[in-house]
Amino acid sequence: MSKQLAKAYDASQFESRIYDFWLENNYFHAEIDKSKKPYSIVMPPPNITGQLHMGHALDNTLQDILIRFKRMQGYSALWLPGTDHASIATEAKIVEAMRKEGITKEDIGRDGFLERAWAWKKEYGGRIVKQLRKMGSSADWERERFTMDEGCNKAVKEVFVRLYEKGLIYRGERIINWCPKCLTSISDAEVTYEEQAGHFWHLRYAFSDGSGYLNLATTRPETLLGDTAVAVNPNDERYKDVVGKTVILPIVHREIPVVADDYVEMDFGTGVVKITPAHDPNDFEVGLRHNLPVINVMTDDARINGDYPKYAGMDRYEAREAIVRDLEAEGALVKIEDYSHNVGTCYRCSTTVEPRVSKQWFVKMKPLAGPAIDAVKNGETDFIPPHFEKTYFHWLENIRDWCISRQLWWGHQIPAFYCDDCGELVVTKENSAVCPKCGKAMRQDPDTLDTWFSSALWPFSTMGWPDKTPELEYFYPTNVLVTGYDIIPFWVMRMMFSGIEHTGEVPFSKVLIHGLIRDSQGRKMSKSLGNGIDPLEVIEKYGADALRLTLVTGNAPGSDMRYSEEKITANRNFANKLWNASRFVLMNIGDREVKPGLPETLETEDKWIISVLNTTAKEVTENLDKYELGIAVSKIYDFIWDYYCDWYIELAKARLQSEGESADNARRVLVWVLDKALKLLHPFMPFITEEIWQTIPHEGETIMLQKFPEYKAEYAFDAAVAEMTKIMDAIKAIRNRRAEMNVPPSRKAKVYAETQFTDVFASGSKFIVKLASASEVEVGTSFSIEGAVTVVTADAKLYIPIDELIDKEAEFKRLNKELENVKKMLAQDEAKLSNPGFMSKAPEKVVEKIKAQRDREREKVAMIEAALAELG
RNA sequence: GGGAGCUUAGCUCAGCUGGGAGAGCAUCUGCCUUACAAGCAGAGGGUCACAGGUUCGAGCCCUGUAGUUCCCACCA
Repeated sequence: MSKQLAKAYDASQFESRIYDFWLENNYFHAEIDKSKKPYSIVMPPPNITGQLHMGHALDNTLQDILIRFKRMQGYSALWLPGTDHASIATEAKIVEAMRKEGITKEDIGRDGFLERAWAWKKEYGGRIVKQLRKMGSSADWERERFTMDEGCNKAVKEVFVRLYEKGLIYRGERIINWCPKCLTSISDAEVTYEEQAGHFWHLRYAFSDGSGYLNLATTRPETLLGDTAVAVNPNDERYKDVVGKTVILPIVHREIPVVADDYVEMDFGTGVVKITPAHDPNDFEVGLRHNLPVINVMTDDARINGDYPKYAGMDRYEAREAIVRDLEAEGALVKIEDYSHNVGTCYRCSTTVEPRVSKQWFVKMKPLAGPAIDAVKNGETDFIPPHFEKTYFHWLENIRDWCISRQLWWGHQIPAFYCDDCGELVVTKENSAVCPKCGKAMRQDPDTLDTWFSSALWPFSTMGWPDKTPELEYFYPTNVLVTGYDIIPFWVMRMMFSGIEHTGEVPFSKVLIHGLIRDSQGRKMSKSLGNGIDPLEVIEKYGADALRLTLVTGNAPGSDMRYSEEKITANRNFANKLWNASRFVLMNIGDREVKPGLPETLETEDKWIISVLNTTAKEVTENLDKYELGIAVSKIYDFIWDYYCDWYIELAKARLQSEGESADNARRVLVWVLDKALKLLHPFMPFITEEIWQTIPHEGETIMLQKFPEYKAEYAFDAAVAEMTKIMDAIKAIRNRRAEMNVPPSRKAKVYAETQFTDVFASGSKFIVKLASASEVEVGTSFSIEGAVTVVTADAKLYIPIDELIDKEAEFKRLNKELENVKKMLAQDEAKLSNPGFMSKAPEKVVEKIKAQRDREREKVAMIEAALAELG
């Protein structure tokens, strides 16, 4: 499969072709292979309504890197993909589409609606999956799942029935969060609080016995219709005598009691609170404690209901105005104040949530939360970074029962059946039930389950649970879950307690948390702001590899990241650099046969690059093992750009100019190192690495199944590294001086290298010639050169006689300045080494390092002083 | 009200268990050195927010302060 690389890097020319190649060969598929160790990640299922956004792009890039890395390390690496039915979001979308056609849900009925929903899913549900493929995601698509497929349905029913039988699922009349737009209950986690400007309406309620008024304030006067008490704090001296009295509710003119309850803060407002059990969660609790009636005043779309004809049909805000007017007319309105407070809104549609009493299904959380807390406390599951454990604990420790029923049709219908005759309730995995008491067919609960109920089972339902499948046995628990910090309460937490409860094991041992991708100004990307960046457009323009690199570079786990096009172009440029370096290698191979592996004879520069590569492989592996993906990739980036391209290729050019064994060897090393570098980079930039790898001499079908480079002692050449460092230091020092003096590279000059390391410099002089614009290099232990520019490295004093450029005075100044700097550092090191505290407490390694530093500095000082003396 | 994060070069951010501050972009200088101008070689630029403390040694650990962002919370 040898072919040519195009002249310029253009990702659009090959990314989809490469992806198809992988797909056709089934490389993503993970088999149960007892000879390999398993590694598994379940993909957070994107909503079928979703379009790929930067969040998905980041999330999937991280997972793909981990999976590709582990796959190359020889694990049977399963990345299990799928999609989520997203009940509210999908249903809203379909209802909206129907509205445009002039149809309502009720018009077509439940079955008709579900038919449409499935058709919609069939048409659009795969869209996001196709988009994920553009990212290069190496998920095992053969195992793709859907939260409402047969297997997941089975798991959902199983869990519902089990929890019900254990008493952990119950049905009850409680106050819940109700979204008047979505027309369904939502869970606490689905409520987002927003600071909103509002008012405080100060009202007065008259005592029934005519003994005056109670002043109180409310932010929601319309709920007054449902007041069934007013409350004061039992310790409040001001109101000691009024507890037990009754007041007349304005407008409604109902007589309601004054009760005493700790919930009331004495210091806030007047210390009197109106109690509306049907429309406020706290009031509901107060109502329970005092046995107050619950009066619902609203319909499900938050309009005043028929019990109050005067306001019936008005929505809550219209009713608020009308009631305030009437209160004023009645003399019950004392004053209005501006007030800003937190209002709960639906996280899907942002409508203000209406707390409402209704009959719903709940999961009892306390017994489930405990083990989930313990599992993280005792380290069975770790968060990365660890501080997110606090978020997790906070949620679980303060958790209330989970309202799981939704008044929607798209989702898992609750497996509970009622007898209309005798009211009997049966919970069963079967699709129908007959009343055990009266033998009549029973009616299934019309509600569906919270989307997150099925998501909570995702790590094991997708592997065949409740059956004991080989997949479950081999791949479960999974290794790591990758998700954003905003999803911890919705999903991570729920998977944790579900996994522990139903499988007896935590569902994953690591939770890798990432942040949000923000726009270049640091704002959240959102539809309403219109500041979202479409990853697909970025891919089209710059390639998925550049996008992937951007998403993992320079970002620590858990922190947000700003997106900017500059970052993308910088990373695209890196791809271009690698591309061209590879072209250089290929060009130098030409038609020649390049033997695989390393040559017998290695030059110093070969040993040097092999050694650096070896160290890089080691460090990268360590970083990846610690989930430090950003650090890992920057090391590969530096290796490829700085070491391989800027140094090794340049060093190798000297040998490539001639034919013969030396040139052949250089080609072999170039290819060998490039091959390893591509493998190191592959998890991060899968497309370009495959494309290049296929064109260079290689063994195997695909880079994605090659062994990830490992550290090997035989590749460590410390002496060669030390030697090359001396030469490279000299080259850098000369370049530096020449640049400072604005000497163009075309102006060559002889270099005299005065050094103890004559052998090293003798063999390295060809590099100094090539890379430091030297005409020739003379090496010796002592020179006396008049009128030369002098540069000093730790290992050599280098004279560059460029007559016309010598400015004795400037040279004198410069050398003196340098001398001063070195002396300063030397003084610091000497101080350390004569500090008894340092000598007795610092680790030996550090002491040795400082000593070596001191010795080098001493030599440098001596050389600079000598150079100054020569200058006169 | 509680909790968490952040504050490092002009900008965006790295900095792993404490042992001489880094990258990319931007700026400046010189280079078309036959892989790459999406490039090469250099340079400038930082009291690591502030104040204390621990330590032989602090960007890193502790305490406090300020600014900032986010999460949570029933102050009607």
